[in-house]
Amino acid sequence: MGQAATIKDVAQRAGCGVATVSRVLNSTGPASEEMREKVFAAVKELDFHFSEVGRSLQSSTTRTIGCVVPSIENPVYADAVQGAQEVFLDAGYQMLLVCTNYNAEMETHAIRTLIAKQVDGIILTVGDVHNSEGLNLIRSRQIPYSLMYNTAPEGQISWAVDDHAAAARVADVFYENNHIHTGFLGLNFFNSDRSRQRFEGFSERCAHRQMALPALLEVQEDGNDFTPHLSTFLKQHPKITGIFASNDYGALAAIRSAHQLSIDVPHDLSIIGFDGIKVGQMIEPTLATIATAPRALGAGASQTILSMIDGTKPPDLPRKDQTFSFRAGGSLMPLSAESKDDGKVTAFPPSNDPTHKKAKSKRRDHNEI
Amino acid sequence: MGQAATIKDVAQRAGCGVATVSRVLNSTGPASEEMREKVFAAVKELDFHFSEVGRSLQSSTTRTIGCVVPSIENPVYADAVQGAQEVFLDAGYQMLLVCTNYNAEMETHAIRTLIAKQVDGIILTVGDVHNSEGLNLIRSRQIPYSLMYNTAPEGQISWAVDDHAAAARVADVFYENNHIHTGFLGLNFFNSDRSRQRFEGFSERCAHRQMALPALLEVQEDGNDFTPHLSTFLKQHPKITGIFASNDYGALAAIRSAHQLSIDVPHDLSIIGFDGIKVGQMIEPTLATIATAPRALGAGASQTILSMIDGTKPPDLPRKDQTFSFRAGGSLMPLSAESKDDGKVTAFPPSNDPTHKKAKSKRRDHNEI
DNA sequence: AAAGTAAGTGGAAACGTTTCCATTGGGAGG
DNA sequence: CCTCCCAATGGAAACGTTTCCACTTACTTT
Repeated sequence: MGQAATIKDVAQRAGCGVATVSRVLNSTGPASEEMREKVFAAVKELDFHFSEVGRSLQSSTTRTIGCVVPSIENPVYADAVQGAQEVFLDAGYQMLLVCTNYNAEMETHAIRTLIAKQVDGIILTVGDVHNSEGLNLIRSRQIPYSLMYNTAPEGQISWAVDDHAAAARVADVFYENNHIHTGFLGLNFFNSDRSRQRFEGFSERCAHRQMALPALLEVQEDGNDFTPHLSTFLKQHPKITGIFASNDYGALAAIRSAHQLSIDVPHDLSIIGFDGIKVGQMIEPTLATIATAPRALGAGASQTILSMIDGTKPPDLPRKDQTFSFRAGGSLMPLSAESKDDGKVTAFPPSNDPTHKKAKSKRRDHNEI
Repeated sequence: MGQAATIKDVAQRAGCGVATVSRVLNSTGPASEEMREKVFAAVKELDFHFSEVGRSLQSSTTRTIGCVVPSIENPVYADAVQGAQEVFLDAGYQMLLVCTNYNAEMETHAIRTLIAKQVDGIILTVGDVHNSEGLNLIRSRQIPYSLMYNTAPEGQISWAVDDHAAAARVADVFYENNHIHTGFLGLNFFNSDRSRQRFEGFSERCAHRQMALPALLEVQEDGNDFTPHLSTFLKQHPKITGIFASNDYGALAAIRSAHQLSIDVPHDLSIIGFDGIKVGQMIEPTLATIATAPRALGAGASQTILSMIDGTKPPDLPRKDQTFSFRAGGSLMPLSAESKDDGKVTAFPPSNDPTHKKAKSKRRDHNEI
């Protein structure tokens, strides 16, 4: 058994032409019972399996879908990818996965290669939906595609969360809890239009509510040495009592950093995340966040692509206001009234919460670090 | 621009044969400067790119690697996959990803399809390394492969954690902290040889230490309604003071469930996980766990495969005892001495720890739920 | 000046399929 | 008995590459 058997080997062994083998194995076209048996016997003996490469060349279809996301270290994308993958697998497609690490160049290159490999469709989250070379390539080639998590302009299909509205909702929540001075923690701010959209929606609603405009803390890394940044940021903006993180991962990092800085969450600082990853509900305090449905988005995007391929009716996109919901959590606490009216926060806010247990909690305008 | 241009179109436009175009574009073989220019001009005008399918058929190489893992919802695999993917991408390979959901049938089917697609190599984590149909297929076809996270038998390359030794280490840690009666939380116990290996290593060391044999709580699901199981389990085994979870995800779920059952971690129950996922360090209490290096494993496995493909010297596998380390964390607390010696745990262990703050914490042999 | 060599080029085979088309043979209907 | 039709079959083209080989042409070498 050196090389894998080809259809020719089967034909030879069964004593017929390759055309007959093809017909028998694909049940396309007639064949005598006798011939069928001989073919099947030969297949079994040789352990023959079709070469998908040969098939692809002939049919110009690969039963392969491309998937381009920034990173699957973020559980949101991991879940979306897995959701998509399951749908594709069920439909007999496999998935080429590329993680771009928020790098535009890699994004373009990956998409170019996917096209060269003749994928039947592409599902992707790009860095900037208005300025993506790869996306243009896809569109000009008329390859079925669906965006994921990118709020798309007119005429482009996208399974996305309404970032703008969701972020506005966060502003509302802060407002209702008397947090007037807020900060926005933007992860990969310059490489992610989601991050920017969320900042925009948040800022606008803050303005509309007559709250202070949110201060922006922009972070590139995955928050390894994130603590000093947070420390500096909070010193520069001592009035801040609430932080909106552009994703849950950042929110968790912020909670941890706050902890290291002896800032108590939620008592000294409230934090709201975005995405609704599972672990957010497993930790203490639980994470207040915008809950989304990554698996469903991924699955929806794949179904859209499948329907484009076989021409069936695509699934309806979800209603924009149903793409997210606010999920309460222990990381958010109402600010006591007296510190609200004048917009000032006392240096040591009185702890009237019985669940607040850390005596050592200090306000951050202390000069630790 | 209906169909994509082929090498023939380029040849025609440049006024030469396809062979010349191929030579020019691949810089293989001679060509006059004049011809070269004409070819490049044609390529630009037609926006020509090679079809990888045609190439693959001819070269019987696809520049594609298969990757089969149980699930990327578990950050360990997500990280490993991403680490692998980066290495492959750098080397000019793309990666077909399949998640099997711990399903043996899917595993086999996926591998079969990958082989049919003629991937140049496969990187995989199988459910049972001693009994994997897919793995046998791969080996009989002599396709370059590397296992990941599976402790492999003789002669099979695997980038894995030494589950057995690591689990033994956990037993030691429990022993050193006076936890004699322990439980093992096995996730996907029947579909994951990792889970079983860890149980085995743990049990053996417990026996060797003259500790009680660990009670086994086996869970299939991802811990959605995991709380009742834990409740029942702890009632059945009231002496248990420490639980070893087969992975961090399960450990987090256990902490959460314990919390819901008003069992305080670590005061009433110590928990140790396995894997060392990031969020384990972000939560409070931090998770005591066996730390592993998923990215490094993934990257190593890919490098092994690449070296098999191009015949270079493969990277050394890590020394077995360096594949893991115990990471202390707040979820583990020494058991007070008096409850240790007779092997009995008092119903209400005295709280002499000043950091223990929950007055409402009750021992589980109360009949809540 | 004859012969040998090297560069430049294109035709065609090969990779593994599917599918169109032509060929066979047998049975039914006239 | 002759046609006609249909089932069964195989040959060959096509899909897009790469590469072997053969063929020019022009230039060196004796």
